[in-house]
Amino acid sequence: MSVTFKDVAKLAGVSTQTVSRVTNGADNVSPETRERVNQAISALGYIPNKGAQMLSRGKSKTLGIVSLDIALHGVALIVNGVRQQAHEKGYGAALSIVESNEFDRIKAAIRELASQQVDYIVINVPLTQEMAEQLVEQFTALKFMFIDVPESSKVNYVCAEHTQGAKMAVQHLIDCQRDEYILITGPNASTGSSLRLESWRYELAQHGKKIAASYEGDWEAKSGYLAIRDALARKLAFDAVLVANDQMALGVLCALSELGVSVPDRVSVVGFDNISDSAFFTPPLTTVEQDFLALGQQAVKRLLNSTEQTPHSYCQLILPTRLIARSSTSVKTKQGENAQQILNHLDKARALLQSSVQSR
Amino acid sequence: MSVTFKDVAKLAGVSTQTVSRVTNGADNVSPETRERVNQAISALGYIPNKGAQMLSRGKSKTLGIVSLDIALHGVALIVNGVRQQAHEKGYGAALSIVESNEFDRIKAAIRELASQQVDYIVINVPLTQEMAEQLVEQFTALKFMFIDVPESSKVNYVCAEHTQGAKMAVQHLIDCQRDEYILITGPNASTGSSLRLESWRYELAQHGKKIAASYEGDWEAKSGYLAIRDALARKLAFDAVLVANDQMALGVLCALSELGVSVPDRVSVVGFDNISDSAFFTPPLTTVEQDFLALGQQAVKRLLNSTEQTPHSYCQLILPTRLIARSSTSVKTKQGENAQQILNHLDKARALLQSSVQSR
DNA sequence: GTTACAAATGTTTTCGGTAACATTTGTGTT
DNA sequence: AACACAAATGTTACCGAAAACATTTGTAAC
Repeated sequence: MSVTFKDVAKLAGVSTQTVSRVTNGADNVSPETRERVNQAISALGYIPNKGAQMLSRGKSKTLGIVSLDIALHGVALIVNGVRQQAHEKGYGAALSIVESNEFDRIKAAIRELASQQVDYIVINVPLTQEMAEQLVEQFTALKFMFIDVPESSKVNYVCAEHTQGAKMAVQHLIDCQRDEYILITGPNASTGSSLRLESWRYELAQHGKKIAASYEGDWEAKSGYLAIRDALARKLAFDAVLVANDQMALGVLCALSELGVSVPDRVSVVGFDNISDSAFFTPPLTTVEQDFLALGQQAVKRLLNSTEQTPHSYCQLILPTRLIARSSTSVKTKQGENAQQILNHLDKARALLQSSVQSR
Repeated sequence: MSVTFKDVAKLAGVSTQTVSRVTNGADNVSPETRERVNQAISALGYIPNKGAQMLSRGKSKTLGIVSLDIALHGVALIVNGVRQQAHEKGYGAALSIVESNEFDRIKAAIRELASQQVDYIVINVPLTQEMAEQLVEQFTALKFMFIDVPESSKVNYVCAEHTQGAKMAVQHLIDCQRDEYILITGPNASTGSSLRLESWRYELAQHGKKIAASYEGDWEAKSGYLAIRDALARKLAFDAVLVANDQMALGVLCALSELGVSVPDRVSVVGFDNISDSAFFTPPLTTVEQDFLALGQQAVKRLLNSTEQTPHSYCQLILPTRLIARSSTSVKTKQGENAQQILNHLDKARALLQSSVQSR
């Protein structure tokens, strides 16, 4: 059927073991033999059989990723980070996607990866602390790294600084003299979203600010849009919106703009993530940056390092977030001058148009 | 080390072959034996070794995907479609990502997948016709399906109706009485982008319309933004922008809005893709929809079917695109009333705000 | 010219599962 | 009772590569 060592060996006039030595870069092969074997390999178009390699080597130099749907931008970036770092360390990456964080699905995905003899597993799915610990106990042959999982002293994890990031968002809005807040979270199952919500609530309470309403979204722009439409239909009073990601914030901006509510003046909006699009929203979105790529990279780096460390010491890394202030937030000005402001803005824009343009 | 058939067989008091029969669901095993084996399997936490299975079975029931970076939204959706359909047909999916469409990288990726004994390969990377045909010739043991590759009678492919979609976009702008166009494409290497550009040019020429400028973007919002900043800085005259994807169109909208150019009145903008966000841009974006998910699904469906067909008949499927008209395009009104329009809009919006809100 | 030893290469066994073939057991038929 | 035959189970060989071990060859040392 396919070309194997035997064929290569026959053509090169050597034993299969010599072929193996060449492909694995052993040093005890004479240059001429090596050359002859390499020629035979390319002449026949030999491709190694990974199954056979796995079987005889026992290990696969592969890292498994269990992840949510990669259609979510942040998730895709994390997976990219993981793949990239794995590749850098000489590991392959096998990806298994689960549609929900149902425990059985996740276990099945892990088994699937384990059957491919992966040495390490990165879990990029929101899990409870208990679930994470249980997985580590059940699959003792595997080394785990969890991304964005609640703190636990018994598992490896890397996590973004959700709490601190959410706090900065609130602090910023308070600095903008905002008093009445609408909160829009991601799905409740998401750890990151929960942490942000908790932090928003705590900080707002600390400052005695009012929460006009709280909505659960699905990370998509539409859910942000619908939340604000609802809030406006119910004539809720609010002058600030805290949103758990940038895409939902886009929906928020759209709903506010449609109904003539000026942003940032009457209502200020803060997102989360700082996706590349958010600088180009109307108005450009104030948001909290988190580095998804680094999250994935660090997960792998720490996971591979963890082997070298003393046993029963776990990696617990928290990556920083930072506030990116743009035009969707501002200190309140007096009411009723929106129209004038727009005209002013327009004049200014026209002036700008005349002058030269500096790059962003 | 790990639990194997031998361990299970010993615990269950049967031969390894019987264990194999149970795991493969053979019918000639007595219920009691089956039960005993299954208990042993779960008691020991047995996980099959895929490498060994591949080796002895010769085939892997796995489908390989060679794809561009999944951080691009459309790409991620295609990959999702492929995975989902593969899974439905009982196939696993192995993903190999290439950063560029450099031929050697792609070949390496295919070899990587071939070493995992995949039976089929879906190529989701823009290739020339020659490259595609060469791959099919070189890797005769594999069955290929190409996504978004130029027409060729010698390979399987599925493709979106780029040409027709681009034509509809132009037609729509012409209906809006637009005369001077700016074009913003994706990277030249992209087949889809090239087809759209070609179609735009052809259709505009057909109608005797002027192309004020043409820019090559990178699919990101920023490149659309910079293109328009440049066009305005150079004081180019234009009243329509054709953009090769929605994200770059976002950048276009942002640049126009910043400089006080009214959309859709003074300049109308049409995107491509209809990503879920585009309905929430300011203004909501007129765009050409393509169904990425279906593209991936059909690729797999046709690929698996192709085996059953007569040899040397190739699948050539083109999926429809359709125009989604939103508010970023309109027939021109008289100049000079922008400010008044905005005030009108504002009043209307305030009125809306008072009344009840209907859902989108 | 032996001996000692390293470099180059070959032979055998193994990994874990499955296909092909072999054997045992039980049942119905004549 | 002897036979045919199917169901249930066991035995052996094999997939492709690599580790462990074995052999040959060449060369330096005495």
